[in-house]
Amino acid sequence: MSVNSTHKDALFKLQHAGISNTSRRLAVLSILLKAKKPLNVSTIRRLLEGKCNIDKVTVYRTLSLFRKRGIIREIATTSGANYFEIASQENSLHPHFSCRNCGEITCLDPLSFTHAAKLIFSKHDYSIDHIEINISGLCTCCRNSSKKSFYKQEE
Amino acid sequence: MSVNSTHKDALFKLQHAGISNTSRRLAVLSILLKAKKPLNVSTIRRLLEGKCNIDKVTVYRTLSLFRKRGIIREIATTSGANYFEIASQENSLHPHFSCRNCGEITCLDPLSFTHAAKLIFSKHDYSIDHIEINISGLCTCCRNSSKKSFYKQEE
DNA sequence: TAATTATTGCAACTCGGTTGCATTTTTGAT
DNA sequence: ATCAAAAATGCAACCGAGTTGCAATAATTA
Ligand SMILES: [Mn+2]
Ligand SMILES: [Mn+2]
Ligand SMILES: [Zn+2]
Ligand SMILES: [Zn+2]
Repeated sequence: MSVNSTHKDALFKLQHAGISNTSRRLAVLSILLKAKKPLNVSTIRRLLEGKCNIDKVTVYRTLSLFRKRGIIREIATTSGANYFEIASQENSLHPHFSCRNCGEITCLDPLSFTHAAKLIFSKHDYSIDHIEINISGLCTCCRNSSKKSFYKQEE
Repeated sequence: MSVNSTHKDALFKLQHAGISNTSRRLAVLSILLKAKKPLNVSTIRRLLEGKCNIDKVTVYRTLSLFRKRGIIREIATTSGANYFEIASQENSLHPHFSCRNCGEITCLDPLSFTHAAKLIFSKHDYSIDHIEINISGLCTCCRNSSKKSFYKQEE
């Protein structure tokens, strides 16, 4: 995919999500579109060096906005930093493999969820220590009471 | 389960894992054994208040040791703090639900992995935003080259 | 154009987690 | 019991991820 087509794709995505296309947002989104694997903020900033002057706060705010609008997915790790990847029909929900040694995160086949589980255990080249399934949303308690909101209110 | 039986259970677990049983380790392990859901470090420390003088560094080192010996599991979240729970045959690998509002983490049925997936989507009381499958271990690259180890060497 | 609103940068901060080092406790051999 | 070696703990200082308040700038809209 050429640089130009990535740029067009980013522009379209922003427009489609009703987000005004600023230089910073286009830059961040383009990085994620070109990425072959999930990226953390420090990596995003490194890839942005030279191309675009952008404060770290802006990167966080941009990613947060993208996530709320469903443009990107956030991936939890135990390493401290969260990772981000494009969320789209072409890049549907899939398992991730993260290496305990180098910390790199690889995307696994986006097969159907149940089908993926079987594959994870059989056909792979990784030595697996640990499998984690994290589901997030609203618990029944919090769904019923709109009052207490200790955590994240927005969305 | 009585306090005494929890204490005995903790003692047994330490002994079985070849970890010398100190007062701090027993205290931390007992907290996790009594817990009904995964706990983060700040919660563990709060539950420890009064019962046992323990530095935060010691809690982290203790949990790290437990994890390396397979006594506990570490659960990643996007919220910054990691969570910990007892890992045993009785408490086998299972999905987790984390509420976007209150941040609380609930353990879901430890059904077989593939079977669980179906249930997650159908029979539940949560409103689901996001499902995440994280698998960790060693990538092929890192398995073959024992040289470069940018991340976590130990285990 | 002028007023309004949205975006960005900067500084300062919070919080989770780590590291180095000195002190205390435990272990284990004599 | 005694003493030396090793392990566990606490303390302080630190690092990195992520957030908040606010002022400055850029983009919209009237
Ligand atoms: Mn992915
Ligand atoms: Mn659990
Ligand atoms: Zn690796
Ligand atoms: Zn909740």
